[in-house]
Amino acid sequence: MEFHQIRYFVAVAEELSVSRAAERLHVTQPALSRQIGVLEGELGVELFERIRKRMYLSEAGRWFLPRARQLLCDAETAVQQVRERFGAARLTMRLGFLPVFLDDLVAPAVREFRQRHAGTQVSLFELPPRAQLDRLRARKLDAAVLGEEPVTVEVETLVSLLRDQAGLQIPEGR
Amino acid sequence: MEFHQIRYFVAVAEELSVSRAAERLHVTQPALSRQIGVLEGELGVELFERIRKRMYLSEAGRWFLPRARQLLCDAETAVQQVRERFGAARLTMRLGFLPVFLDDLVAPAVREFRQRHAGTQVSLFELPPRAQLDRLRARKLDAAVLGEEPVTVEVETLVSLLRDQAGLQIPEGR
DNA sequence: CAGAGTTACGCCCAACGTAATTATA
DNA sequence: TATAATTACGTTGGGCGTAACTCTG
Repeated sequence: MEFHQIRYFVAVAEELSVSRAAERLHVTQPALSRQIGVLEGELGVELFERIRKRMYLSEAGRWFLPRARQLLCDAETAVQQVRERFGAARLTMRLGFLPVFLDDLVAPAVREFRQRHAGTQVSLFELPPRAQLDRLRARKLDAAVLGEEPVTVEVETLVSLLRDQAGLQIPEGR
Repeated sequence: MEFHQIRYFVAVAEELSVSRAAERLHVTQPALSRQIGVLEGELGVELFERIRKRMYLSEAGRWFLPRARQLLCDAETAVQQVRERFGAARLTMRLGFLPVFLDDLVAPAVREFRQRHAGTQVSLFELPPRAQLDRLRARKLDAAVLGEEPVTVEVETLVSLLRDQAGLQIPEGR
């Protein structure tokens, strides 16, 4: 059993729908469906009753849900506290973006970034392209996702840029 | 942060030695060393002080250790209880083996098997090859790892056999 | 036939192991 | 020189996404 499976279970339990939970978690429906299956297999217990393509919590699922939430909460708390007590000073990454790119580009990049650079914080600013450029030049943003017509910044590019150092700027040409 | 990293951290913290912990966990020293590093990176905190090739718990490590143990314990308890309360009747897998094969063959196979078939239990019997065959025929064992001279049963074969169904027997020819 | 869940299949990265490197007693 | 930790590097299995399938309203 791994934490991501617990998170997946809680999301599906809350939405009572694999599709909606998948959307919320930014994964595809089949991936989510399979992980739920793997978890149930590992527990040897059905957490949901599937009746006519709908999901309902089973008795076991209802019993497990609060424990699952508790585990996630405890883990998160422990991590937060060890950071606050013993971690280095927090850096803040100020990132401008256009709403269009939020789901496909910004969200995954930010998630990856926060995983890799735990000591940092990310602030997001929804701004039109021109404003982003202005603020980049004025050093009020550390990075920007703009790209007017064809999408020019690949996820991997962004991620590797973010990865290197808070304070990087994406070249203006793109 | 994932559960296996927490387990790794606790093991190293208890042994105060990556080598010994690696042996205990049946992984190699570098693998363990790196995962500890990954965890520290994710927390943004050094859990150990490395002085002159020796490991000592840092202040952060001492603070984190009891939380880590608690997380593992809570997770294990939740899993156990959901199995006991809602799981199907437990099957027992009776597996004969020769000591030679314990580390390389039996241990990983059993671990994988228990992960995949959570509702089952595995009982191990150290027996000489002849006795294993006798008991297989008498249905007192469900599977056996024998192979006198050249090792004849590959790990993957065993795992896939175990995987299919408790109650399988490994063909006698092997 | 539109929508929801599962199964099939191929890809890719994260974790692994082997080998080389560094440092200590 | 033996031992213990880390770094380098190639390999692989688990998780993901796309596509195909099944079932329901």
